Amino acid sequence: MRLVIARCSVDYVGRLKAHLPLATRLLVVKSDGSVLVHSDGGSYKPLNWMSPPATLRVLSPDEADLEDGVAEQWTVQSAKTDDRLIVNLHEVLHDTSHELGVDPGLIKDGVESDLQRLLAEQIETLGAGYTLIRREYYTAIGPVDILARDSSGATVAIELKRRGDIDGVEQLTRYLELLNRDPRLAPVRGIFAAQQIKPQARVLAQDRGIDCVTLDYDAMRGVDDVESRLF
Amino acid sequence: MRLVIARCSVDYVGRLKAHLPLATRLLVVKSDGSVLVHSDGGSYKPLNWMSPPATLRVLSPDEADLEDGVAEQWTVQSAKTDDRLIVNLHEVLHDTSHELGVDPGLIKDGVESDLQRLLAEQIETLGAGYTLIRREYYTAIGPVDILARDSSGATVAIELKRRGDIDGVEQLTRYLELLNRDPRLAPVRGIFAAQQIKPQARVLAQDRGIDCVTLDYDAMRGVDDVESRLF
DNA sequence: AGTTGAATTTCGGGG
DNA sequence: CCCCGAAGTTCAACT
Repeated sequence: MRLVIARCSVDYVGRLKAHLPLATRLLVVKSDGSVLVHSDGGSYKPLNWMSPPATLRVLSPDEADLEDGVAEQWTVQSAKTDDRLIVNLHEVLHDTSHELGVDPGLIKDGVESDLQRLLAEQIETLGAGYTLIRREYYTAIGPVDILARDSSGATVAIELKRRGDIDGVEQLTRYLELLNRDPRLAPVRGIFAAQQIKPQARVLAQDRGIDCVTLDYDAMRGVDDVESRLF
Repeated sequence: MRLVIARCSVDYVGRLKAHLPLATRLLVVKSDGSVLVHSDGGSYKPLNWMSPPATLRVLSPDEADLEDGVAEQWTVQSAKTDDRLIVNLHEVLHDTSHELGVDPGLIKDGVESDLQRLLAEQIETLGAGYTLIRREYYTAIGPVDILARDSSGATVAIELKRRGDIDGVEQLTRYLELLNRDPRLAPVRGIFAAQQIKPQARVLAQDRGIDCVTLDYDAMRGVDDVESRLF
């Protein structure tokens, strides 16, 4: 990995065109040829970048560029697409290289699949007498997150989201439409379950007779922990 | 901006939990307190990070951490949420600071609004005799990208995307439902126009009687350029 | 400030 | 390999 601090301008040509005027920035060149252009602010997204695999070629600037004060020109060419990043370096303030090795990668906990597993294990969170039919119930238009039965024996389709948005309600509506054509399942009720549900999504769900349930992941994990400890 | 290369492990606690085992990585500390943790690979997204505004506190490791070889511990606390990033530095291989100043920011060309402008200017791309009614035709549920008339005088609602996905078809469907209630406009036909249309979106669109059109941005821009030069 | 929709999205999983 | 959906999405525009 190479770290360069330089006064530079940057042009990107590819899926769109973009330009960065002359300013001092951090350039990160990774060993797979990818390049990140960062300013001293904003969040994790670079101002501009080239995705790997890519190759960096260093060119001597032509006469016109020299007159503009360009000391060195980088052409970062994507290996797979014709995207190209051109960096005009006017002044290099720092330039170091470092051996990092391969990274073991990130371990996550608390994503949607965890939520789904927990809700399937603790299906009675939705009400007494609920029983699980199965997770990832496959239909022609995609898998229903959880299919269950309520205490009266009626089928319930559950759509699970971390953040409940209008799209999720649309998705569940399509599933319900399809499931209700199956006489072995019909009538199928819908439950929209999420850690947080947007007001608009809630209104749309109610309008379509879909119940909304907000889930407390920490509490569910807590129950899970207790169960793990006890048994 | 501070650049640190260190052998470190990282833990994130916030909207989810995540852990990075001990390895050598780049740590970027920006002046707004945000921190990026990058490996020497992958694309522009860091392995982990803290969004600004945030504050970095350096702690002396406790006894247990010292035994594990932790030389220094960083706690990066988000100012707005209770998200927290903890970096255990075992060995610092590089540590420099740099003054970058404020960045003038990125200038883009070729995003959806450009496509919309081009299609509105070249509405006959959709067929001979098409005329523009207006761009951004406002309705109660949001603006229709383009409203036009075909050669027979019938109203056409056009939804424009760079990448045509199922969501766009749903969106256009909602617009059509609403527009067709207006007797001055009805009957309104739908066209789903995008640079690329996903097969599933195409099927759904056809099922609902919506025409699909793929757009060639470069060609449209070319026509635009020629027109600009001629007139 | 909250909401909505796009993104050079990136990333991961499943067929 | 492509396709699809989730993301600590981020980002910008608009209400």
